[in-house]
Amino acid sequence: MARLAGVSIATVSFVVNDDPKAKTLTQATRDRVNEAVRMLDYRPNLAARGLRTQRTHSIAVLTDYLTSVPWTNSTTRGVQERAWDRGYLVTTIATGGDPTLRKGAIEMALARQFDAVIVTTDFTHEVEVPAEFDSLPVVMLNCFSDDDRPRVLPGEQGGGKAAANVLIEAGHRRIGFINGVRDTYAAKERRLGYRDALQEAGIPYDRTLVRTGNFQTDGGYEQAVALLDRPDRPSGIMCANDRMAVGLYYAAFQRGLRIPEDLSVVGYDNHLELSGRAVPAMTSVQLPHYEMGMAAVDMLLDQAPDAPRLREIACEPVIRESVAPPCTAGAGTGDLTTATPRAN
Amino acid sequence: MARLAGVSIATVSFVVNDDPKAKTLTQATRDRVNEAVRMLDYRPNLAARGLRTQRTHSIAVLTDYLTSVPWTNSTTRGVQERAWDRGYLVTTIATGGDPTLRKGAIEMALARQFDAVIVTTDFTHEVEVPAEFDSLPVVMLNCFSDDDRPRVLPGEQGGGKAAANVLIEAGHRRIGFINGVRDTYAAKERRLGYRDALQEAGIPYDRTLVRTGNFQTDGGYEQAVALLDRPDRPSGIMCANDRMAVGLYYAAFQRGLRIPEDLSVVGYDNHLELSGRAVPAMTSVQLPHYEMGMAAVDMLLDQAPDAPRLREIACEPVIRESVAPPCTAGAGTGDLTTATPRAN
DNA sequence: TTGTATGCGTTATCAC
DNA sequence: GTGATAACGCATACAA
Repeated sequence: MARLAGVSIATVSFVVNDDPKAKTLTQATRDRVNEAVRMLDYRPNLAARGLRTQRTHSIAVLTDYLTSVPWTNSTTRGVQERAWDRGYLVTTIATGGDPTLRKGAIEMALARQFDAVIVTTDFTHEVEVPAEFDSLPVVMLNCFSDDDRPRVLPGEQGGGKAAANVLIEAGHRRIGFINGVRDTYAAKERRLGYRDALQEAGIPYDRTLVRTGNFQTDGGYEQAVALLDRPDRPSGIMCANDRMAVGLYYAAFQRGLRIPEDLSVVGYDNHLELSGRAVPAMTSVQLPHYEMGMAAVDMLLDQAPDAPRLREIACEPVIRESVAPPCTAGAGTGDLTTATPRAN
Repeated sequence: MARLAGVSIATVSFVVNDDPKAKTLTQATRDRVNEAVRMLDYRPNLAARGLRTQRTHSIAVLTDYLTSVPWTNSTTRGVQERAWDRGYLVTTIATGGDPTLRKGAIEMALARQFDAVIVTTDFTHEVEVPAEFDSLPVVMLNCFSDDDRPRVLPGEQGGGKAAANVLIEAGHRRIGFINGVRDTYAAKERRLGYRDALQEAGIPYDRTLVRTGNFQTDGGYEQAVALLDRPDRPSGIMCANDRMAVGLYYAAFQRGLRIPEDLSVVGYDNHLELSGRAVPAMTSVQLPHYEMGMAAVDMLLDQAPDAPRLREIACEPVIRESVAPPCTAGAGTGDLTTATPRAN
């Protein structure tokens, strides 16, 4: 060991941890230790340390599916980076929804002496947290439990409102909404936001303008058709996700409607492969996956008894080229209330 | 401890590990131990065990970027599932390309006593493996080092050949190729495959039919224009990725060419959001990310001294609707050599 | 058939 | 100012 090399003893512990007691050491011995450390390129064995201190400085992320949704990575990145900054290592365990695997994952997490657990999901929904975790700090990331555990969620209502406001501020008054599947957290909240925005702008809520899609391109297309083929079609439409907005693009093009001249469109999710690359590039609302990941770690590590048990992170619109002022009967209005541009 | 509870001693160790020596125990004592285990819901402390046995049964995955490329997740999933099956837990460490972070990640990995390391990247390229890892088994996943470490790679040459063969088997003889950026592993290998396929089919290699794109939609569009505006335009075109193939779709539509009636298209990557949802759905080549992940774990854990140091996993085409027999001068040929359908 | 003792690499409590 | 030494929770060689 380094002890033999440096000809000293567990003084090593003081200096490698720069313990307050290390201050009481001769500069000489400290140097001697550091030298030895470098010579043997010694690294403290964190397993042993964990055994002794009962803190492993590692946290587990329990997720059901590791799907192909691209933003899973943003979440993970947020969690890892913040954890890293705070001296923690994170291990992601995907259970694939299989109950057996899930059971195994839980055993594993417990046996491995993680200090804390983050439970997370691809899309916001309720999740049952196994009782075995009651001994550990847990925070829910993008999901929630029925027993009010600490959780971080996207501010979907605000996001829905922001999406509608992009259109309202561009001058639109007849605004359609193609929503996602009905009993989804996202769909419910986004609709509330849409309603709020209209209300604040003094625009009456017309329920025939809000349609229920399926979060897929084809459903977006179908609902778009229903909206666009009305004699009094809306001048702007927001969709509850980018995939449906792509369906809306198809339907619009098919009818010879130009975006944004004849129809303004706002998507949701800021799915770069879609909204970012659409022609014209689509204004969309960004879910704060990265920030949510960081917030979850902070919440986990700072868990004060009286801290708020819910942290909502705002969803901000990213402005591209799919929104313009409405053209009242053929010609543009020349209205300059376009929303301000923004980095993508 | 469980020992006190069961009124026995380190016999516990035998039964929880079902050691051969556990066979020599009375059924009674074994029952007693198991009972106690259940009562206290005891779990062996894996950190302590690792300390004792010098094997933590955990492997680290070192990756540079956790980008938004959707298939990162497939790779991770392959690694995790196979590792899990073999009793290992995997921790992914993303360094984000930052050298400082990278250095820290290496220290971390070493200090945490991982048994082995997988180094991986988003797209196939050479990577420098830090000397610190020389003490650990390492396998390269989707990347390679200059010192011939064990590695698993996608069979890109075979993939390129397969893509070209889809067109050849449909009856095409003039086949364009929009390749990706030139000095990329993927671009080089795929072109070789393209060349092989033509050669075997006895089709002369026409260098003016192979164009260098940039792996992006716009580049695909540009090169497609160059190919489609020739008087002797090819009847089928393969692209080195799906994004460029989308650009090709645009260019074709713009010229009133129908896919697949007037032009057959084959993509690459099987990027579901693109090839899977294009209209018409695009035939593409699937990279075996999931299988590669599993193979990497196997290679790591079975490392025999004389084992092959390279494992290539085949890239298979997934057939959709973008390929048909060429129409010779206006009308279809009626040729029935269409490739067989396949699950997506 | 079962119990005892020792060490894995740390940290922490005391002596010196 | 610094060095012994006892845990932490386990595995294992050896004694009983």
